[in-house]
Amino acid sequence: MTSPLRRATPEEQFAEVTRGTVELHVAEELKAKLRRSYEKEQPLVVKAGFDPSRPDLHLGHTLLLSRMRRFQDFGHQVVFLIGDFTGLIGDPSGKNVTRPALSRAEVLANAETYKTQVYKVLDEGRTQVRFNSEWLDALGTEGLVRLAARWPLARMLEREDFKTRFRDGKSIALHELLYPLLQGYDSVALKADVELGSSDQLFNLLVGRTLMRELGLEPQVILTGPILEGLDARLQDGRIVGEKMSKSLDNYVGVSEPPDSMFGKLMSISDDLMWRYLELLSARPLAEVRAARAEVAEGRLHPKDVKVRFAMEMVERFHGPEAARRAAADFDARFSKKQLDVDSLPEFAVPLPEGAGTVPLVRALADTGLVTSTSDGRRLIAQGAVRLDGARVSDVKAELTAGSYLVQVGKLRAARLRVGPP
RNA sequence: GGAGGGGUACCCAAGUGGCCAAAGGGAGCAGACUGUAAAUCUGCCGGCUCUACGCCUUCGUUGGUUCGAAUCCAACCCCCUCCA
Repeated sequence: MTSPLRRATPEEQFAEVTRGTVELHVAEELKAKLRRSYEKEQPLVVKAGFDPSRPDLHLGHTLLLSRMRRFQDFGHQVVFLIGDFTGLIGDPSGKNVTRPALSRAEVLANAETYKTQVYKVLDEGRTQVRFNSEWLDALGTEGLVRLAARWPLARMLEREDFKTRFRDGKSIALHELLYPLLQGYDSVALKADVELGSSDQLFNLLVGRTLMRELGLEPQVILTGPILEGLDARLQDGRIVGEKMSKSLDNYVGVSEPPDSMFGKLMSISDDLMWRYLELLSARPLAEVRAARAEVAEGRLHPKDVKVRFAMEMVERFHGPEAARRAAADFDARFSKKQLDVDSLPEFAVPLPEGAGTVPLVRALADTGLVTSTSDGRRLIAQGAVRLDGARVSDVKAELTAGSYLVQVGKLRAARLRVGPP
């Protein structure tokens, strides 16, 4: 049996593994590493670090995971590094405020939930999970001081984020300055050949490369990928503009999200953003995506059909083909045909008030949580958002007699109410 | 340690004695439109026993001045910036 390391030539591996890369430091070194690995049948150590402060992986993270997977498929050793120690600091990257440090217990709990999600993309049997507390705990104060001694402040302030905060007189805590250094030390400890990251990680990754060289190790090659824009990104002046996908901005699709919600969120992106997502996330060849785009431009293909296909591909990746089919069908019924799945509606018992034959509709809505208060209910009725058994309610003071009702509030809230004696 | 600035509804942010349940923006919700949970337009966006110039709660906290306070005074708590 041939080793997986011999399945593809170094040249083929190089092409696959650098697909969609934003920056590569340094191409020649990577080629040399791949060649050597091929000749000696020695896997490369490929490292990617993950911040455990966000235990929910989203689609944005999968860009990185997919690249890891490609290395994996060529037989290289992938290290999924959980920054449990550096998580205590919280990478200041991207934010211009100091992040609160996580407690050790929080970090560990988050790391656990991470693991269960990663294997939707990575091959579990060939993934090495490591925690950087392993070596950073052992480093000790002396080691930390020695490490810090290798790095001038001016060089640390080259990092864009630090530079602007320093210039604007914003606070930078000392421990934040240590973050890139510690992340760099991870590469030293692992003797990484390659480190993957998103492009906003570039500075940290380069610190690792420099540290390795200074400590007499063969420096790691750095591959950075693009950052995925969030669901709310828009086309502006011919370019996709928007914040990156992130949990805190609530513009993300989580990998363990239910199929329906995943599908719906992907259907809600703008047509322009759809092309970007196809390019970055879809497993389909780029040529196919371009062809579809041309057809849409010529009016021969409906953008919705492209979007449905894409949304199904994503749901299938994380939930399987059956779930993808069902999500698409549900979406079509619910939004395109505006049908309600009457059977799966929640049911609420609404008691009639003592000695009364009727209960105010607003009361029933508020008590069942369909609206937040009776005032809210009144407003919604006035706006024509409330339907009883399919018919729009226009009277704010409507009363319900005993019986069973199908109630809808807007498009997304619906329930069955059973009104009866207490 | 010293000087200054600030804490307003989910978030940002106006308001500096009555016309303030409190401008504006964002988020959210609804309606219209749509292939869409997009875009756009419109409306709503503290609660209540509500067709109201009604009642209650709310502008960091606690007291006070006043017929009346988010707005004035006092004390306290918290945040930020500058200087050292």
